[in-house]
Amino acid sequence: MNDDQDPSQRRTSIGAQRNPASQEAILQAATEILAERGPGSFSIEAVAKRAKAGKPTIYRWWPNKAALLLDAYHRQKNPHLHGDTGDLQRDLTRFLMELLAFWRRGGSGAIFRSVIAEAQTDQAACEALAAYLAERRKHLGSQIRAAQAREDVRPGVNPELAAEMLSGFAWIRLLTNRLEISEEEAAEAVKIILDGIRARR
Amino acid sequence: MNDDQDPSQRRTSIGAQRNPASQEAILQAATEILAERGPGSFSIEAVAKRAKAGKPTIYRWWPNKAALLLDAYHRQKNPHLHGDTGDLQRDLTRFLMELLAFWRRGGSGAIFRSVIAEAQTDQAACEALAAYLAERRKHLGSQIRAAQAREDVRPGVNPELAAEMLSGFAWIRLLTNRLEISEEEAAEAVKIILDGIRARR
Amino acid sequence: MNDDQDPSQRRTSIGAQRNPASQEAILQAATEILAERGPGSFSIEAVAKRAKAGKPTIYRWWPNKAALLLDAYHRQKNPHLHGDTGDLQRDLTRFLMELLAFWRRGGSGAIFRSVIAEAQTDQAACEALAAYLAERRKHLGSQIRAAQAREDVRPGVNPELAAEMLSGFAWIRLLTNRLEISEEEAAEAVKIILDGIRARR
Amino acid sequence: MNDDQDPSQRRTSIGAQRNPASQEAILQAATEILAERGPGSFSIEAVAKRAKAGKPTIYRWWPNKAALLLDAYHRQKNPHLHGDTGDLQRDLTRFLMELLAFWRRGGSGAIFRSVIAEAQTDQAACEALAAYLAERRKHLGSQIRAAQAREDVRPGVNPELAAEMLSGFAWIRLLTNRLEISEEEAAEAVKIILDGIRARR
DNA sequence: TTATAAACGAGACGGTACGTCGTGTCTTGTA
DNA sequence: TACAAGACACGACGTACCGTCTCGTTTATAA
Repeated sequence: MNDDQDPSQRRTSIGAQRNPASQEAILQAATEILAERGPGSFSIEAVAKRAKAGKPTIYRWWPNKAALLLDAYHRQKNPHLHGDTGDLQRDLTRFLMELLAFWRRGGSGAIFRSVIAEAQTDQAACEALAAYLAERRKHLGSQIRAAQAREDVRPGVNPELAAEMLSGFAWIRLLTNRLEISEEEAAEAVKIILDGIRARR
Repeated sequence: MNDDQDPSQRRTSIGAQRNPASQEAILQAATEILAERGPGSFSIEAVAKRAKAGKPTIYRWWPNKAALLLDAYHRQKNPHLHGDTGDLQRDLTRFLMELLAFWRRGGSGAIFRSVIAEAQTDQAACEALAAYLAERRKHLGSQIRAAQAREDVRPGVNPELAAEMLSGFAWIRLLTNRLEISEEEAAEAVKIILDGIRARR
Repeated sequence: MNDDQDPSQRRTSIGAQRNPASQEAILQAATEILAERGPGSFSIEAVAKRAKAGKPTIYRWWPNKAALLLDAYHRQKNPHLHGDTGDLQRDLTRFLMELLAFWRRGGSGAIFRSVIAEAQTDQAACEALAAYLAERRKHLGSQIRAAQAREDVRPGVNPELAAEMLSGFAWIRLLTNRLEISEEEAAEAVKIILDGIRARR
Repeated sequence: MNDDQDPSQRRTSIGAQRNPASQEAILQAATEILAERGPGSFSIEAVAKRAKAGKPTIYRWWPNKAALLLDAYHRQKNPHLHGDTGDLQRDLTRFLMELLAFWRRGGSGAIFRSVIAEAQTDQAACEALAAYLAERRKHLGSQIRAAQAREDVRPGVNPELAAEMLSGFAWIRLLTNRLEISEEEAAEAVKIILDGIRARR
């Protein structure tokens, strides 16, 4: 996938246009570094060295570290609520478990943690993250809205707010390094959102 | 607020023991920097300079940046679920709004964002944050458990999981810089946790 | 003498190669600091600040403080035994006086003292100094050897040893801050080496 | 010689007077550090720790690092020109060899190198060193003067200057870490001072 | 006989400098 | 004009010592 090994056949310019091989190698290197050595070892410098790219090439195409991270995160195939089995509890539980599993796998969890961390320092990164989150919230929300349409969800509720609640639970697990979750626990968490905790008398 | 300005009466050692004045000045400086210039400008170097302390003095008492940040965060008076008005919906809504307001106020939100960011990079910081979160989760959870005892909450529910769900919602708002929340929205969020979103037929 | 003051026209990289302007500014700054504030105030940090250079730039090109000092010392025009007036006594006396005068002037004495001091602490510096000294010894020695060739110097003597003797005298004056020397005293010192002190009966 | 091992019987104050055991332990520690780890590892901090003494105790009795070093150097038994065998060449050669051997042995060479290095940085140290050197010069000079009295040395010669010449040779060897010297080389060096290098026709 | 005064160990203090790392900008020569 | 390479100014990192300070303890001497 990356041809870093061959010293004689180095990658170079393909003229006055963006070289996709460089872009690919950079994102690949970023992903690998995150996956292998964790967020603490991630730096533009390290990415450039690993990708055998010049630093300016990176800065030419990504304005800052966060943009590169978000881009790298996007390349990973993000799990969706592809359910609609009719059983909302089961669908959401599966979604939650797949999301955490996705974050555990490869380096995608590390990448996303880095994105969030970077966003706390960098204003632009924060906005990019918020935009990404809004998009995801809308996506998951629309699926809940679909459930609402088929009267699996109460008419009054704000689907995006519910989506945000579920996301928040996932985030807090990611950010405190507690991604392992049993099916029971995931189901229990989903049940809170679906059924609430209030006693009915 | 801080009386560091007096040049003649500088702070010095009080013997072979920790000088509380230094400790205080350092935490104060850390808090002020976060509040005034934001997480991006926070550095041990800046804290030392502002607190008129030597860098080694900081490293002597706090092993890393995250420890200092967490310590500074602890000094802020954290809102609790001091409710028990009998109306759980109202108590939790008030708690949620107070928490976000607390984070908006002063620099405490900036501090906590920095802690979380730091925890993504530094292993030790991550553990410290997880420990702190566990404590908070237990605290909030115990209050939900009390509600369970007086049969306001269903018996099968895991109170700490519910607490984590609420915390996650707050975190995601903090981390994406969306701390402003209306009473209605807060109430709606709490309602999701209390009553769930599932339609009952 | 240095035009570093202009803020808009700062010195920057000239590509993937050493920038001679930086090199020059650094050596200049080092020399000035030694000359103006003495060896005690010399530090890489101070040099970097004065030269408006980054510390890493200094460490990139000079492995340690001593290397920088020796380099700065080399830039000063070192007096040579340019004599050969036929009168060896006069030539050596003049050389000795010029050497001490050279050390008195500007900062070159301070620089060389710093080099020697550094060499006592740092192994690499010691070797560098020894190499430099060997070169100088050989140089001065070869001139004495020339005198030997024209039979001004006894055939049996080791010219480099005599050179070292003269250097040692100069060093001990430098290191104990007694660089002022009268023509008579210099002549007397040289006479010891030329004629010895033993009575002949 | 030092009782650092016994944990229960630590050294403490003996009332309002200087504790000779502390003084001894400090000098001993200083000497050992120089001897074992070299001038680069010498620091007041290290001496205090090794001597199990407090830093103020050191600073109470020695105004600066150089004073401590000089004191430690004085404790070593310095070789003298104890000759007067009638053969000045032999006496001076033996003195020179003993001096270099003395510096090679134990840590005394390292100590003296440190003293000289310190003197290049610290004004007070420089004066102390100059005073010490003057004393030594006078001492060695007076012995040459004695030779002068018995007409082994020419009447016009300044004995102290000759002494300084010999010292300079020794210093330059010490400072460039070339203390090993053969009997022949030493004799040759001494011969330069005794007989000079000028050819006599 | 007691109180004082000074020296002791310990170690924290405000600092300075160290040598390393990463940032984002710049310029080179090559394709 | 994009590229790999890497130098540049900048500034934070965490560490080592500096020389000063105060603590609580110990003990010889003065009152």
